[in-house]
Amino acid sequence: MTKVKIFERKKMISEKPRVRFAPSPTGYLHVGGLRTALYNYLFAKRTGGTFILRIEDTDRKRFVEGAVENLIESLKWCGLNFDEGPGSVTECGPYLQSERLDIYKKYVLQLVESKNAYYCFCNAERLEKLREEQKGRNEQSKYDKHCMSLSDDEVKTQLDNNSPFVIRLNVPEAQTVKFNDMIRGDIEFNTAMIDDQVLLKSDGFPTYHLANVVDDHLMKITHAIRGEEWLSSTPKHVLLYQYFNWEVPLFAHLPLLLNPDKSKLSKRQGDVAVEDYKGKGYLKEALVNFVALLGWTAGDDREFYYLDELVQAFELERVNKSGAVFDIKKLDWLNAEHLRKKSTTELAGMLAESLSESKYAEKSFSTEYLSLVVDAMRERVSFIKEIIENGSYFFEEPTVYDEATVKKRWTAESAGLLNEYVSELKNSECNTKDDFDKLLHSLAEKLEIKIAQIIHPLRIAVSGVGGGPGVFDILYIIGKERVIERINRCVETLSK
RNA sequence: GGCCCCAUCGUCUAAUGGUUAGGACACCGCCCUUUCACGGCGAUAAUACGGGUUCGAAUCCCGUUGGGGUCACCA
Repeated sequence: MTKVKIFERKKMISEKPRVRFAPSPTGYLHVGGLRTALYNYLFAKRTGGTFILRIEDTDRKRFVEGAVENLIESLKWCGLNFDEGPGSVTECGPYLQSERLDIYKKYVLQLVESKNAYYCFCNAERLEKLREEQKGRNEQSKYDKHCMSLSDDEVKTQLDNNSPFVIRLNVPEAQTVKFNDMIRGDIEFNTAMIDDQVLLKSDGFPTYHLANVVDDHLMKITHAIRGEEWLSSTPKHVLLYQYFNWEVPLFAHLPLLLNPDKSKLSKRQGDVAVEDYKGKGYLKEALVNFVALLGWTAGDDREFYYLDELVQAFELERVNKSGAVFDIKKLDWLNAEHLRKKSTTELAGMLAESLSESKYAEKSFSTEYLSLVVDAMRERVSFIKEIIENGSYFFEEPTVYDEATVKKRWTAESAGLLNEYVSELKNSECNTKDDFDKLLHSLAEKLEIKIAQIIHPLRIAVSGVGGGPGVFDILYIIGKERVIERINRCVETLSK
């Protein structure tokens, strides 16, 4: 026995790390889950290890149609491809726990055999009553091991009668369970505080605790990297490893992602699903970059990373202990940063897609046109859709003119000056941005006015608003004919 | 409430006994500029509190306070 253990330990150390992201399929990928998945992925890729996706679907009451597919899709969208997982055919599979029921049964029976687990036939009423009594006495609610004293014959009779049962972990009375956490160091619990956890439910499904330990062992997981919410149930898992006589993996409990009020990040206080952020127009690069920085830094001042760069820099040892507030403002900033680094071609494609979902869906714009728009607008937005929102004049003629801007920039001479410019335009080629520029400058010189006197009204006329790209960029992009139309319309409207 | 974890600017964080406690986001101001941005420069802003240990503590120890997690036949 001892020999085997030593052999296993040696083998494990020499082997490459095997880590898993083990979500329950609730219907979507939570950003906290994304962070856990990401750290697992980064650690695996950094160390040349294996990243495994295991679906913890042992709660039939919580079954959600399509949840697994959705989860995988979100993971893929973020670029986190797993090496092993649903669909993989390996000696460690299948990777859906609901397909591994026989395995858990086999192992839990082993525990019953060794008296480390026992059958329990108590019904819900008795348990509830027990809990209430304990609560009344201000005690911790814990199962009273009532069924542990059942004789083998009594158990057999109950089983023969098809009585519903669960199998419980036999937790020792008062013993210290110690384990080391890679992030938090040594942690110990007293078993007096630990309940005789149900391992196998009456529907034949395992609970998380059993399935998790059995699978981590069978799938040769070397590092269990998971959220801090699992910290308090870790002693149960350690106990299970001891009872099975299996080597305990290394644990790393990640700090939680928090709401602005510091509670655990939840749906109630904003978006938590990866698909929500995708839907709002966040780039996967930005989301991944941002989430990576929630609880980890390389130790330098760098904040901009692509996924492959994170792989190069990531160290599990540098993960923080304390929870991190999910600060949307910083995400927005990173989104803008990533947006600006993208090629014009890619952004034009994204703009076309965004346009097809907008009120301009019926209109069509050439790639060349959209490329010009993108380059004019990219420094001014954090999201692609903002190009449409803030630059509507690239997609339709302005019909209203921003009141504050008009008040500030439109004077009695404006209409006349714009008319002069129209005349000049009609007699010119204006094939480049520079042509528009030169024409305006020479006009200003001729009329002996400051260029600002005409440039501001011109902006109002072609865009309807006070801000945006350089006027000559706008003029060039929308073209001479439309510039003339817009000036005429504006002059007419504002002269009333 | 029991148990466990955590504690540096509003937020994310750096500083592994010796720093004017650094950076980033946000906010504000200035510069650049025909606008809005981008960019540049600058300002405000933190070691929760109290005890130790030490020549010296954000850093080590203890306590207090605060926050969080967890106490299911959910994960």
